[in-house]
Amino acid sequence: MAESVAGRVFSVLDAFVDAPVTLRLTEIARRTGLPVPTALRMVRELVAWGGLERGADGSYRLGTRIRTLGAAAPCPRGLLDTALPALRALTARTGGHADVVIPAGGTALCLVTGARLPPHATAAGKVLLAHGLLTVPAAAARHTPRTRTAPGPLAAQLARVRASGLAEAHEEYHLGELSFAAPVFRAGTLVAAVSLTAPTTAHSPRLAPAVRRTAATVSRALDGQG
Amino acid sequence: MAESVAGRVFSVLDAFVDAPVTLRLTEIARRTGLPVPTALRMVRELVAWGGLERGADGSYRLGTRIRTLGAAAPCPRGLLDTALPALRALTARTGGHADVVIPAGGTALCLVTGARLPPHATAAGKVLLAHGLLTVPAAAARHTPRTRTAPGPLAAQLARVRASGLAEAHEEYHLGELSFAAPVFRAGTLVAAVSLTAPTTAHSPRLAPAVRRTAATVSRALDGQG
DNA sequence: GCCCGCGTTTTCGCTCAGTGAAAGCCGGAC
DNA sequence: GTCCGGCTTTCACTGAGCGAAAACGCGGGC
Repeated sequence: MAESVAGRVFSVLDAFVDAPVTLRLTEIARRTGLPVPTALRMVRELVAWGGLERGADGSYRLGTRIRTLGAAAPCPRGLLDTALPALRALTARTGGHADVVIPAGGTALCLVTGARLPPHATAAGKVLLAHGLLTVPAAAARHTPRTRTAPGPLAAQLARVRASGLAEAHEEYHLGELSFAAPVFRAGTLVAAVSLTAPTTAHSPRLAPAVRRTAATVSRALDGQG
Repeated sequence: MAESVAGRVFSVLDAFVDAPVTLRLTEIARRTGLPVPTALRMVRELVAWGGLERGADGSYRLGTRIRTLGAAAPCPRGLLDTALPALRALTARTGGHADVVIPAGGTALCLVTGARLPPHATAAGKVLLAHGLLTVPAAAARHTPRTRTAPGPLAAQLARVRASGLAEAHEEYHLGELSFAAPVFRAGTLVAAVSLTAPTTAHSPRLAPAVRRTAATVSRALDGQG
């Protein structure tokens, strides 16, 4: 991938995913494996364009141009718009927090709240993992005593998720919180997950089918709009 | 700008701003001024990276990688996270739609909805204009009979916005809709605007102070977190 | 003051990645 | 069948990009 000018530019941008918000030139060179002068040239072009910004201290951060483009990217915007009514209905019916979640930068990104979730410890993350849209992080963090980090049981659970079309997580991310998630398809391929988070005191047998139905509704709406 | 490989890549991406969601190769070449084979090569590299996606019909759209990066862009993400509670409270109290708006790509970008607003016809846009974060577009479009397009009155209004710390727009963008906006500062410099949009039937005297208070709350929250 | 070390920036000659006109290909209209 | 428009491939030329090395700038130790 790094064997063309374009590839080098991309790798510089990629260096900012899963990284501190600001990076110094040397750090960018290290992360991309590029020689420092080369990294400098890439970075300069990016700054001139607006894809990167240079801080007062000389460090670099992602710039407004990237943000503009990200906001113009159609799929998730359309996805959120399409999903919102169904999500609101789900919230109203269950009282939990409903969200639609996509893979982004190695983590699960909630489109409504903008939060990033650890894939292995949340229901939505497990849906995305189960279908290969995310991969289990090398060091899967243990967020609570109930977080599953061992590869074996996790893989078995993912197989069940694939088979059943439903994922759940009981206090694996935050204590006192459970979540359900179901896959959303566009034109037959998985693009996101609908997730519902609620206190563990909620009556869970009623939640799972509701999440599944909502995900199906969103999928149908996506296909309906071409 | 188009005189380097990187510049060409960027111009391809820029072609998708203010454009239909999908573009065909020929259209990209036309918009960028690139020869078709060159455009094809750029586009292919972008697709390989994930910055563009190719639709079933052969057309191109912005891809997930761009979205990932946009979500990783630090300032607005943090901004949105910090502002959300206050925005929700504002919505709850007034019934209107509350948003936080930043300058991006020459227009006002709503972080919650992702919508782009014309600077001169919306309250949030006027706040950003008044403080020089945006400039009045060369051809200021007239969206409704009440849109102000004449430079003189507009400049006077911007001066008032600066002085009062509050902007408003009455049916200047959409009929039946009014909006208020107030500036958000981080470390003393203006970074965004809080805006509230409501039907003209809303009781406006109560809205303006609420917007002002919300903006102040967000500013304080931003400064509190370093 | 001086020197050292680290990060950043500039220089410069080589070379191969990128270029784009032209030709080929495919599919749809007539 | 022929034409036409858009997409893709070919190919020989060339200058944009490369990166080792050198220069610069700055803080910190002494």
